[in-house]
Amino acid sequence: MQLQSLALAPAPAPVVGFDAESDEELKIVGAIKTYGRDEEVFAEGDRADFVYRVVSGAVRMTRVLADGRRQVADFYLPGDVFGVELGAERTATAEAVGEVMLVVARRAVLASDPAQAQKLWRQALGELGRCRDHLLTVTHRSATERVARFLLDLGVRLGGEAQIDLPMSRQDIADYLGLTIETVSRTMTQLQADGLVRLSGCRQVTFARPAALAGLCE
Amino acid sequence: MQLQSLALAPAPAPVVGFDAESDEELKIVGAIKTYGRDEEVFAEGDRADFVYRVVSGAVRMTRVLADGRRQVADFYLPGDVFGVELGAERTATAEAVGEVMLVVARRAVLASDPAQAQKLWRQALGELGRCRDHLLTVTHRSATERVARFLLDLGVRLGGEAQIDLPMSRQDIADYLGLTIETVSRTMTQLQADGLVRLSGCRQVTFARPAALAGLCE
DNA sequence: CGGACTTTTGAGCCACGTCAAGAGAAGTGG
DNA sequence: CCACTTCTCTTGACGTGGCTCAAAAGTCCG
Repeated sequence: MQLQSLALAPAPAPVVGFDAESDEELKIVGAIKTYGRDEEVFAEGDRADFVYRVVSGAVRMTRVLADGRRQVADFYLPGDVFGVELGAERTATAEAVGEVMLVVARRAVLASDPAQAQKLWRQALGELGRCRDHLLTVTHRSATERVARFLLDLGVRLGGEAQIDLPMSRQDIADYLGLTIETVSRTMTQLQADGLVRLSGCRQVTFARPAALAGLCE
Repeated sequence: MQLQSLALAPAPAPVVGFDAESDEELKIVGAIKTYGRDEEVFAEGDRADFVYRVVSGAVRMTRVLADGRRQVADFYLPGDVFGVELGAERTATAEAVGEVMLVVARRAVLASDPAQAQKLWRQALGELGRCRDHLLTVTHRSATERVARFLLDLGVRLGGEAQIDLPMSRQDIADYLGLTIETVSRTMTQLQADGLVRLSGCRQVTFARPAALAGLCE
């Protein structure tokens, strides 16, 4: 079964920016860089001179609270653009989840081209939409709903196959969903016990009954 | 005491958009419109042709889940601009919290002026930042922390006086903070019992010990 | 004053967090 | 290839913060 058909998000509204224009991707041409596991791409407070596109691997955007608790604001997967900021400074830290390959481009170069600038703008607004969806998920849903949603979303974003390799640890998932690592682990175990997914090693997830899994998300 | 000095958010980073430019506000010139309590300004799915600036009163942006639960994504107060969207359609509903006066402008008019368009862009990215902050607050903080933060933030945004009139109901606050109305109410009662705030009627809040209140937020 | 709505308060329960220990998995060096 | 360390994940037992259900008390307006 194609997972795509179970996508949680409604079909994207026709994008018309300011003047309705080609929907083609933001072109990022620049150097290829690679990062090792947990290596920082940039840190909160750095100058925000570059934007990035993920070629392979995954990147997490994190912020740390004063008391040490960590919030993973977002994961970026192959094809995703990240690093577009309002101000001159980074407001969050980006780290490689595993081995990552990125394309890097100067923000100024993109901004000088009006067409590209508009795509940057769309990118940012798209991110706002995702952030709001996530907010809704995290504030009003149970642990089971959150994990189910997360797995399905990841499945779609990674290509819609029935089996995915989680790039991130349980701790990353927990910090993203606003849960503890124990709750994430228990929930995954429960989903497997209910026959909704199969786990082969803790990083490989097979969607056994994707429709039922989607049903958990309302 | 000036509440401003206790602002939770770090001082806004120097804004340099694409080309560092004047930091003046987005100019919205257009018709003044007024809305009554709970009246819809626009609804999810509407065409997104206009942008708005709040003159007086307050507006809430809401989304409703399939099961009827409601998420208040944001409140807009006097001076705030809202209604900037990525797509052609509204992704959330905006309603007047009480009596509201708004300035309305066609989005197309703003967008045709590059300088204004850039301010629209900044506006959107600013909102993204707020959304992320809120996400962090809601996922990792206790009910007390959330309410304290909410009250202080509102205090600053409403002008930094030591006393504020809440424009919104307990239910609105609960839906914003991802809590129940009972928990919000109990928390406010507790804050009063602890001498951190004084409540005169349920809408009027006086910051009795703002520093202590800020202390609850880390 | 009366009715509708909002807020407060109370009692009980449950989902999730905390603390703790064990089981894999993965890397390291001999 | 195996011992050893280290890290991650799972599982269990228990406590608690916030949700649910229910009712009383305020508040607003006609």
